[in-house]
Amino acid sequence: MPANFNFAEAEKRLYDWWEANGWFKPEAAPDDAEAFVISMPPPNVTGALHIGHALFCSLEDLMTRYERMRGKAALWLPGTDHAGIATQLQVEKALAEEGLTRFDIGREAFLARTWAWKEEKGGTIINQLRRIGASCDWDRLRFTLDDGLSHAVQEVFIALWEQGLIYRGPRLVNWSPGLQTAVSDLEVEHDEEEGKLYTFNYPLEDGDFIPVATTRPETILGDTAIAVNPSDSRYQHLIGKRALVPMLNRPIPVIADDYVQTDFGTGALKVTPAHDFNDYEIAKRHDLPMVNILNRDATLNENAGPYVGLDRFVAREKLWQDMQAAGLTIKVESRRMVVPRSQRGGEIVEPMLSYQWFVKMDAIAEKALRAVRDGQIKIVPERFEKVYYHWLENIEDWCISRQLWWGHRIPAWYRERDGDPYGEIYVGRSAPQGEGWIAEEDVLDTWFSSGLWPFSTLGWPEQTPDFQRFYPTSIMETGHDILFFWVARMIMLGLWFTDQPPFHTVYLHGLIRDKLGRKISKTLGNTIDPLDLIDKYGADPLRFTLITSGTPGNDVNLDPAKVEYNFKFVNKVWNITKLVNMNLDGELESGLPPYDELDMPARWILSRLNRLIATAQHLFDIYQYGEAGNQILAFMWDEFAPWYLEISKQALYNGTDEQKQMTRRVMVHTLDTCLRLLHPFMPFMTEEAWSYIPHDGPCLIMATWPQSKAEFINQDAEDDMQVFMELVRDIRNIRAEYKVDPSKRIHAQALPGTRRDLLARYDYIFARLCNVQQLSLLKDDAPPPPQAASAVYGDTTIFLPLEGLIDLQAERERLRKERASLSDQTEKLEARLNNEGFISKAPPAIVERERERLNDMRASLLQIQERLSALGE
RNA sequence: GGGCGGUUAGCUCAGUUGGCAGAGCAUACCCCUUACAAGGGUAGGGUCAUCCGUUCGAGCCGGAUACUGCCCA
Repeated sequence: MPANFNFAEAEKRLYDWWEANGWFKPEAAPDDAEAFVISMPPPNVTGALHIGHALFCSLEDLMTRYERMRGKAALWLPGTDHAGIATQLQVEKALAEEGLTRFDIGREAFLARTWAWKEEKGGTIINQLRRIGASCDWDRLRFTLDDGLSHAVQEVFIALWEQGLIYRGPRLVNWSPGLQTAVSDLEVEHDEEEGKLYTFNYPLEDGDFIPVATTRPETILGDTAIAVNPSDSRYQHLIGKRALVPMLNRPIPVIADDYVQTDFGTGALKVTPAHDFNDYEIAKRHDLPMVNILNRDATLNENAGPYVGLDRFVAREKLWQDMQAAGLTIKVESRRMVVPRSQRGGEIVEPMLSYQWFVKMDAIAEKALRAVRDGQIKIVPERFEKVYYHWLENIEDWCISRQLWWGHRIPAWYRERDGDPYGEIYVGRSAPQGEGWIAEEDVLDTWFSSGLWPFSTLGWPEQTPDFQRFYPTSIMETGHDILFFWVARMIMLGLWFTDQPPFHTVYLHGLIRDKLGRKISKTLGNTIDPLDLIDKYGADPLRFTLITSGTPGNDVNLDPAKVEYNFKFVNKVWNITKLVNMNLDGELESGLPPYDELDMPARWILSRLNRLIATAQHLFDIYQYGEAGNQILAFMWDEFAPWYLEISKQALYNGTDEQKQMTRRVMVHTLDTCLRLLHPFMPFMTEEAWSYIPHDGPCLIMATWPQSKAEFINQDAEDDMQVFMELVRDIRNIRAEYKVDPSKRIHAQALPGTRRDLLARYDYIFARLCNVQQLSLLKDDAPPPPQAASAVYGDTTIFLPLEGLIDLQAERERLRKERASLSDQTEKLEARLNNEGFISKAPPAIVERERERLNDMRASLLQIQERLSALGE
């Protein structure tokens, strides 16, 4: 067996081996196996793997491998998303380097380029997921623009149209001038920024003025009213008069509306319905005209009079200067204000009146609400259910049209009627008969197609065998940041079109941050490349770190030092395997020996092992994978390796054949179980290590998941082992404090108290673990050695006669310290046990345990007291 | 403005049926003992943000406060 796990070589080999054998496919399980299905949240097809992908990939692969080992037909269905805006941006950027825009080359050529881009970059992320160890069924790989999925999108659009749930209409939407498309509310971020508040005198027809403030002066050109609060005594006399839009002299009314806050700004509000969401609502209430002053690229249009053609920000300056010259301005103050920016490009988004396609959400959302309320769908962690409810209860119609080119084209055609170019609308699978129809140019929001993902990937709307077998899926694992964008929409569309919840559980993970808790960003320069980490340490440590560093729904502060630590854990497990492997001499009977043949250390480790399995199972059941991983690590590193394996060397090196066999079988069983538990976390090393110990079956990936067996839980063995662990630690501590050369073998004497037989039988433990070569058991009434340090556990004392090394003064100090801490604890315990309430109300097992602890402590205290007296205190 | 988190060792964080406060990194010391120096051993380090409550018992449950972050408007 190699000295180290050569991950660079093994990862590729094992992955290819698993895949070639079809173990990633649900067909590897028996035909009647229960299905377990995860639809992979499709990454952007042209993207590159970042640390967030590594997180979802680690978690989903863990879930998939775990369920596969539990005998389920596990299907993790992979795929990629065309990511309309993001991908189009990439291609437009490449074009810009050639000095071109998409409009220069036209729609057809642009799409050809985008497809070429997709072909070039499309494989990258998929191959990177393989490096993490993703055990997905690559034969079922899907892409949102595949024919099948496009067909599903078309069918859904047509169905919603026919059900009257899709409409085309004029509405105020968020407009991204750079992309020249509408974006949904969710795609706009609102951050507070330093800005300017402009205050000026709005001229009235009769020569009077009313002071008004705005953060966007250029919108003055689109004003259609001035609004004041009806109860505002300052302005009451102005209501009903007419104001004149500065520089344009367009007359507009002064109206009264409760929305206006008297204490904000000047208390008078200019109303620009075509470019402000609140003003839009006011205008609807008062039936005001809406004047759009912007072109699609955010230059001003013909409604802006002399400012036509200017960019929005240039126009802002120019108009203000002109108003200044006209004596209308009052002041400009800096002020913090909320600025809407595009989630993608970061540019400032403009509310703009335009014709878009919308989905009416009320009925669809209602179903989705009920599914979670009824418990048909569970969200982990639960607190996100509240967030989900709140969003769905206040949902607005969904703007699904985008003025992009890369995406699913809306299957609609227009024909002019009565002078309206959109007078007639046809929605269908192909162009309608007749003359004069013009195809809709817009494409659908990317999330419209991803909303169908759990079923469109399985062949829906066809009733394919896959759809029938694997739908609904099981768990939707994704980031909490796309709960609204994606999860809610999948639930809504899934319920609406398949009458079933698309999955029974939503598991939400957090965002990855750097070790200081800062957001990962290129500008901060704190990006963490998962591939670098994999190159350096292998995939297993990265996976284990990502899974164990966080809890569901919470952000993960990723510390590369932890990856390094877990790399050492991989090495540790490898070395454990090596020790086991090199002590396998010849044939080994499989399974465990009869229980009555097992010695105390064997019973102890099996008891601990079965507790571990039960704990891990419980943690898996409640989705606490991270804690499960930590527990497995702690068991292997802190119990199995330094205690059981060290003690086992006695039998392996010096034991009888029977003892050797017994120890080997326990050792192999324990390691085998640990490797199974660990496999979903670190598949590569565990698979490779497993091949070096006796095993059933061809591979660990298909091996069965361990079950805890209650008959192995043995409290007596654990209590006995506790004695040795405490005494060994004590003796090591004494040796370190007295600076005894670690290689020096010492002799010791014991007053064994009630543990004479136990100490006699397992005295070799002290030889193995703290270099106490010989332990003589004194008679109960024997006088203790004079020049000695002592280790105490209950009524058992071990004396280390360290001639010439013992400083009696120091030993007294050491014992006094121990006595102080012990008597402190004893007092607390006594108080507890003297408490009538505790005795009567606490569970008997707890009371009993506390009594035992108190007894042990009192015995220890007594020993220490006697020892101190002997030392002349 | 509303909602939801977080506050535990110097730093980053675990701690999910309430029952002896944990890990990694960092710090100090010792050791190349035949699985492992990518290791082993030992030690120091805590008013679990504050206050009130529930309970025999609270880091954990309830209520308030402070600071901090996120989401929604």
